[in-house]
Order: sequence, then C-alpha cells, then structure tokens
Amino acid sequence: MAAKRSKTGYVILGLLSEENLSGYEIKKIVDTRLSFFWSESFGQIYPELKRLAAEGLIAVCGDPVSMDSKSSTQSIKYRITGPGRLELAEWLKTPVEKESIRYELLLKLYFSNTDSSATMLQHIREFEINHRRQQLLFGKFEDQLKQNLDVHSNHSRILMVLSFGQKLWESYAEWCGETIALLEQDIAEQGTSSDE
Amino acid sequence: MAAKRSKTGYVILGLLSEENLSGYEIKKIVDTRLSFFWSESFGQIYPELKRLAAEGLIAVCGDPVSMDSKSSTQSIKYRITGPGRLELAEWLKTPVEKESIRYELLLKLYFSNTDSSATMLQHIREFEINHRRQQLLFGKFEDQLKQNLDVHSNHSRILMVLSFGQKLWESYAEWCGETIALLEQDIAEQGTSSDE
DNA sequence: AATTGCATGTAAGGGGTTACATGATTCT
DNA sequence: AGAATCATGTAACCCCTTACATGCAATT
Repeated sequence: MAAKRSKTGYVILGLLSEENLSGYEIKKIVDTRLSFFWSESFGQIYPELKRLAAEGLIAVCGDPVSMDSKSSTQSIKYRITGPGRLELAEWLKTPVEKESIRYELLLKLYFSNTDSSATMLQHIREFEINHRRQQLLFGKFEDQLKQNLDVHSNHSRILMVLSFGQKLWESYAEWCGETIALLEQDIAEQGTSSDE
Repeated sequence: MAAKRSKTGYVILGLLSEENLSGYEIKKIVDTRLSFFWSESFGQIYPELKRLAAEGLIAVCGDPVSMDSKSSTQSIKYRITGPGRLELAEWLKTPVEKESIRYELLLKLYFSNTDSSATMLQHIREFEINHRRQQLLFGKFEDQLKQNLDVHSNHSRILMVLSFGQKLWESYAEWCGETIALLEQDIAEQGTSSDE
C-alpha cells in the first residue's frame, strides 16, 4: 500500500487484473464499458502506466507468446503483478469517497425563469437524446454479458453496475418526459405575450 | 460576453440575481439548496467574486444605511449589475456541457469479485445511509418551497430541479435494496459451501 | 479573558483535460 | 503514394480542493 494514488491507477490495475492490455486498449474499454460512470484521458493513463510499472505493480508483457493474433509491434501491453493485485485488493477495502456530482443542466434550470422556457426545453431535449443513446447500450451490454457468463469471473458484479446505470437512466428518461411536458405547457400559456 | 469563465462565476451570478449575498452566504446556500447537484469551495468563490467585480458584472453593496450600525462591518455583500444579468442570461442559452460523472462505488464494485462481498456490502450500506439522509431533505425543501411560492419567481423551475433529485435518489434507494439483497445472498451461499 | 464561530482571503498542490508531436500500420 | 487509423507520449493549463492565515464578533 503505497502513498495515495489517483483513481486512474486503480482503474488500470482493475482492468489489468482481468486481461493484459495496452494504454490504448484501456482507454477504449473505459470509453465503452465504463463510460456511463467513469472517464479517463490519455494524459492520465500513459503517465500512470509508467508510474505503476516503476513501482512494480504492473509490468510490460515481454513474452513473445502473447504476440499471437493481431497485436502490433508498437503496442505496449502490460500485465498486473502480485503486488499490483494486493494493491488493488487493498483499495477495494478503503471507504468510498463521497462523489461530487455536477449537473450543469440543473444549474441552468435552477437559475432560469419563465421567459427562457424555450431555451430550457431545448437543453432538456438534448439531454434526453444523449442519454437515450446510452440507455440503448445497456441492453446490448447485458445481452453480451449473459451470453458469456464464464468469460468474466465477476459477471454478477458487472450486472449490478449495469443495473445501477439502467435505473439511473430510467430516471433521466422519466424526468425528461415530465419536465418537457411542463415546459411545453409553460410556453403554450405564454403564447399570448411577447416571445422571440 | 467575456471570455469563457468557470462555472463558479455563473453560480454566483445566478444566486445574486435573486438576492444580495456575501461570499460566505453563497457558500452556505450552495451547501444546502444546491448540494445534491453542485458544490463550491471558498477557494473558488472569493477569487471569483473579485474577478466578477473587476469586470463590472457584480458590485459591492454600498448601502449607506446599514453602514452606520454594526450590522455589516465585516461581511461584504454583493449585488448583480445590469451587465451581470446579461452575462447570466447569455450563459443560460449556451449548450449544456456533457457532465462527467464518476462513481467510485461502481468502480470498486466492477473490479470486485465474490470473495470481497462483505466489503462491497459495507460500501453500499454506507452509500445507502448517506443518500437516505439527502432524500429526507427533498421533502423538506419541497414543503418550504410550496409554502412561499411567491418568494422565488422561479419556484416552478426549482421544483423541476428537486424532482430530478427525488427521482435519482429513489433510484439509488431501489438499487441499494436490490444489490444489498444479492450480496447478502452471495455471502450466505459462500458460508454454506465452506470454502473454494 | 478566553473560546468558539463568523467571514474573508491566499498559497500550494493535485487531478484532469486539451492540444500537440511523433511514428507505425493499414486501407484505398 | 496518400489518407486514415492506431498508438504512445508530453506539456500547458485549468479547475478545484485543502490547508492555512487573519481578524472581528459573540458567547461563556
């Protein structure tokens, strides 16, 4: 248990605990499988990979056997080490820090007034579209996961995470529907007075 | 419409658009009324107040009436200016940036496996407790708001924001209940089958 | 008189995004 | 050959939190 490290480090350890990956692949996975509750950028991943390697928690895959399929010569694959697994396990035990969530949409809505109904309507519609896209992905992920339950040893945990996302996104959808209706009503009532 | 400023600036402008406030009061309001979807720290607020004042978007309340008495010797109240209101209105129109949400709880759950069920159970119970506390506040806020509908001109908007929070927190509660049950089941099964 | 709370402020540092730079590989 | 994509890496910058410092006010 080294000094407090950034969350990025644990994401890397966590993903490497399942399979050997390159920085690029890690980024891709985060952007797809974890995207609805996490994000990382290259600017964090690559330096952190070097840091973790320097600490001996991960190591470059030197084995020529893993060069099988389509892996290219320039891609640097890492594997997790014993100390790395320990570090990951240790982190899992530490209390979860309070998440600080910031919804700019709510901020705008909070400070808006009746004469900006049209604008807010537009914002919420956009919010709805973006999130509906993600909502569709949940179904796909779930199907994929249930098809090969044996690939990931922790598939039940992943299903729990997915369930969290589904519930949240359902809330989003519900709220969007209701709020859009309210705003449209606002606009209709306002129809008599001046508007842009 | 000055250069792109931090969100803090708009929070300040938004709150000042309703009433004159000091930095300390702004912090208190954010920590209560906005806390479930936003946060600010003094380190952001005070410098931003000065920046906004320098740009002429807000100004120190120089009310000579309250200066003579001892009421406001140390507290510096600000008011929004005409340009400030314009800037706020301008920002309301700009598209909402994609929120980047990070749930460390989900990260841990995602990387956990069957032999850390007890730990995860603990994490989720803590999550449940923390969020149930907030959930109780929603009711209070709603009551307060409905009692004095005339105080805030934009009470309907605030109700929309509250509704968002309520739906989200209901999802949290629901998910916690289900997931805790699953984990308890895991642990029970693991207890009977001695070891692996 | 001393402690606690109110209120403003600053400095350090971390965490994270963005933009840029550089090659290699693959596709057309 | 040229374009697009893959892949690694770095540097600058920004936002934000934390910790600290200060002084006034009210309380005990």
